[in-house]
Amino acid sequence: MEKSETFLRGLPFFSELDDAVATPMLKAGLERSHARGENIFLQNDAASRMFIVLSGWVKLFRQTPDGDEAVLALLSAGDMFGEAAIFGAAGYPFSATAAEDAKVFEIPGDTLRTLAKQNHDVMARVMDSMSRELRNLQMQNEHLALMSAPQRVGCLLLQFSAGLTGAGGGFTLPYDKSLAAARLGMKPETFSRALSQLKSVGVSVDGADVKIASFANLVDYCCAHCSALPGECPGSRSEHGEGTKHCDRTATCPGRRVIKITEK
Amino acid sequence: MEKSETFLRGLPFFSELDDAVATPMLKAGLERSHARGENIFLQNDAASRMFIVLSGWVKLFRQTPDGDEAVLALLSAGDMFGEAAIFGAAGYPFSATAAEDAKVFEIPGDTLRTLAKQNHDVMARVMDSMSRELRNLQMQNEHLALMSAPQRVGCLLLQFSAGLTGAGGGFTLPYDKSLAAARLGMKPETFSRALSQLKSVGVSVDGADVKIASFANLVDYCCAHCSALPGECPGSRSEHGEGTKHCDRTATCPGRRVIKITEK
DNA sequence: TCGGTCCCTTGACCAAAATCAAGGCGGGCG
DNA sequence: CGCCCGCCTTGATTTTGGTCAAGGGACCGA
Repeated sequence: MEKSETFLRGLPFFSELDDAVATPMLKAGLERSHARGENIFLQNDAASRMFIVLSGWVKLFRQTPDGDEAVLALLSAGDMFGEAAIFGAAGYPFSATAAEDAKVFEIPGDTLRTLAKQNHDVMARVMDSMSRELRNLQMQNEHLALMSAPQRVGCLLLQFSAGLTGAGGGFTLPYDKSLAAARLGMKPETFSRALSQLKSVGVSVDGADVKIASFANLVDYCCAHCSALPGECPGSRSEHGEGTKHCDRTATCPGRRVIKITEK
Repeated sequence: MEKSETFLRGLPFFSELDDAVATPMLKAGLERSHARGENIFLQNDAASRMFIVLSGWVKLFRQTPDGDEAVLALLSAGDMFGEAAIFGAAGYPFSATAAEDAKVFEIPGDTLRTLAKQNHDVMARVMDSMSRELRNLQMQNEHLALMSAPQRVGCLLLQFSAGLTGAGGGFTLPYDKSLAAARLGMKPETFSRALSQLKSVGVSVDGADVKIASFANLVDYCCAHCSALPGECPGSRSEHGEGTKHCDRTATCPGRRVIKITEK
């Protein structure tokens, strides 16, 4: 068993499937490398395959007739994409390219459809993934509509630092700042300026290295404007103890969960 | 068979299901009326039911700790919601309220899950609906990120006029302007001003009555900044002949479909 | 009929982000 | 080594949309 197969079997998608289904799916699949900037597929292409990122970064985006592009997601190891298009009617609703050198695992749509018909769990896993995507897009919409540029940047930084423990910490940005800017729906200049504005809440930046003095401070700055609960927020860290919680605003926001809506 | 059952059976969701499945689903369901402003469920509620709008308008939205709200969708007769949450792990990722007096049909999650396990088609129909929702959210994201306020408003008007034939036409806004504004991620004042800016492309407004002199003009104004193809754009009208196409930019946009991406 | 409320519009002003333009830094390559 | 190119930053300016405030008009209930 090669190492990427081990990796794939460890993902929630496969680990909860019977070997009887998982094995043929992995057998039918194909590993492929893409250099930075290479296209994996284009918007409106016939949806023939589902993908799982093995390494690197993949950008999903839509491009308008006049050349602008909207970045829908940046995916890294373990993320799945294209599965909705396999089960929907039309082609891929977005283009995919390697944002950094990337390896992806491709599973033919036919295989997936056939197995899904045989085994209810496959369908369930795919739906699970789609409902996660829905949630992410809904959050992204909310962010675009309600949060300022520095707040969105702060939120992204918290997501990057989700694995860190302690009251503060540092990490290195995994991809270009201009890409991050596009991902957040802003221009590179705005991203740059937003970063410097975050200095006042304890964020210091040197090149691609970011240091956050206090996660709690940054959470205060960003998360009051976002409706995500700890569970749905990728920047969340509710699993850790004291002073290390992102977006766990049950504490900081008394009104949390008790959504008051004027009846009538 | 009451009239709402007839209506439901006519929807794509039911019409493509066996009676053996459709009938118990309709039997298990329940029709309920909600007055304008009434909540149907709140964000984070346990996802116990799936809904189909029978009449009126339903608003799906997310509310932040500091009181702002982001409108994810406004749904009318035939639209489905809450189905993703039934099959996902967590609660509803948004709140739902009646934006205008509304009747909805509720199907218990248990029923849905049970039938979906028995019949593969049920699952397929749900996935179909989810992939449509994904596409809509992706488009909404793109619009928020790339289009100006007047362009977004123009796009909405085109969607409302999707049923109209001819080179131009008029219609009445189905819900409040301030609601439309929220749906588009802008303030009521901005919406109002955007409408008046659209005068220059042949849109005239009197109260809730809107007249569009030339759909083609409005399409030119809006659709160049949107990546939707006729099929995915609700404002599209590719099924009609000459001069009545919305968003069918295969004609107006030569670069259409030929997405040029600099390799490397 | 008279208020009153809600929704919408308009104007003046302000803040945020895009745009335009210039320059710096670093990495890769000749 | 030195040059060039891509990426990032910074400054000046413009544009866009948000904010605040005032007023009009339709609808509703007393």
